[in-house]
Amino acid sequence: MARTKGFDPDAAVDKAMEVFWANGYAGTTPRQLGAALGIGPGSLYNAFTSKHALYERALRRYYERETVRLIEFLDGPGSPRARIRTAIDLIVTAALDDRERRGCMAANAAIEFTDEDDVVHHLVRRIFDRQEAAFRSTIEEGQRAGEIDPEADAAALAALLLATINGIRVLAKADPNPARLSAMAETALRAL
Amino acid sequence: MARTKGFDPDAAVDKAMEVFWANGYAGTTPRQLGAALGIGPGSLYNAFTSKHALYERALRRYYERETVRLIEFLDGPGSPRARIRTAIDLIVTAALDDRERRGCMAANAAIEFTDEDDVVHHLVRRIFDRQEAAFRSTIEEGQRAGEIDPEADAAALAALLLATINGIRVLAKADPNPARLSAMAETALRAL
DNA sequence: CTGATTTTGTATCTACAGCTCAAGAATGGA
DNA sequence: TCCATTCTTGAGCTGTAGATACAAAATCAG
Repeated sequence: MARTKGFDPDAAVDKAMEVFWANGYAGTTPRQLGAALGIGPGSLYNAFTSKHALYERALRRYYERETVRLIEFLDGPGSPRARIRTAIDLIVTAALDDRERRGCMAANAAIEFTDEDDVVHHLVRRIFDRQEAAFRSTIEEGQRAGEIDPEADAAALAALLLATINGIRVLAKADPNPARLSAMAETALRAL
Repeated sequence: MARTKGFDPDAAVDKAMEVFWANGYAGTTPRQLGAALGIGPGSLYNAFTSKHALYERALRRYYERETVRLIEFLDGPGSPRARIRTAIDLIVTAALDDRERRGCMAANAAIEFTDEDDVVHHLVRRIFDRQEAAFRSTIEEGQRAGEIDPEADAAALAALLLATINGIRVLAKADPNPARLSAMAETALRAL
């Protein structure tokens, strides 16, 4: 009854996420997006309404892909302490392997947008809140398991880990120094 | 022998720093700069060559004003441990009082620019390196004074503090939650 | 096949970013 | 006072961002 799309919108959002992640919102033009998704402006705007709307979808996709991956890993099997260590190590490794220096898309969004942009602002908060909550529940699990001091303030420790991973990702942009980044991770873990 | 400038270029760089700090590089237009400095485009370009060149000067000014202030405070009188605590507290307070949500201009620059921009990249690295070095030497002083465990890795602790203050500033952009930010600061200090 | 409907590609629009330029206005030395 | 020089004003240039218009093309129910 009607012509079907010549591309997969879902896969297109993935590609858009990569472009926005690497170049930021202001640093990405509709032409770049069109080139990356392999479609013209007609299709782009017909499918996604506006550059900003596509960015929102890309950031949501980032949450679903990257953040949820971290959360599920922390909620996974094994010793709580070891899970936290591995999660932090994965972030350090990702920062070092990140040849394009994309950093964390949520942190990038936090810096590029003001809180006047409600949609982006709430998405960013959600990403940070979920990460912190995942750290916290894993820490509490570790406390129940006797791996982490039960007297410690789990919320405060989770906040420190959240700050540390964001600090690591920001600093890695300017200077991806393995020794320094590892030291940050190692020392934060020692606080547990 | 020649007409003198109708404005103070040095004061103009200060104002430009404020505008870039609050809006980012891409988010700042020559018209905004002209309005903030009270000069027309002719004077602007006559005095500062290009938007990018003015940004470089603004970022240098940020280093001279903000970073040097932190370093001098850490190098100042009083107990090393107390100096570090106060320095971190000042950063938390500044993040909470920052109604415009400007964050740290160096972190903003690290995220907005890639390392292809050599001048900005080196300025940002210098800011981070100097901050870390100041933390480190204060920690070492604290170790000599017996306030901090002499067996601890001063470089690693300094790296953690650097990551923490950057994490605090990034997270404060999305959610300036006093309890959370204080918890980050407090917990990082406990690692000393 | 037909036709109602949606998608696509090309051309193009408006607005503004980033910058330049020409003409006039200050300046201080001679 | 005149002059060489530098600064200011503001119109306006070039290029592109972000988006739209619209005709042609594809789809599938009947």
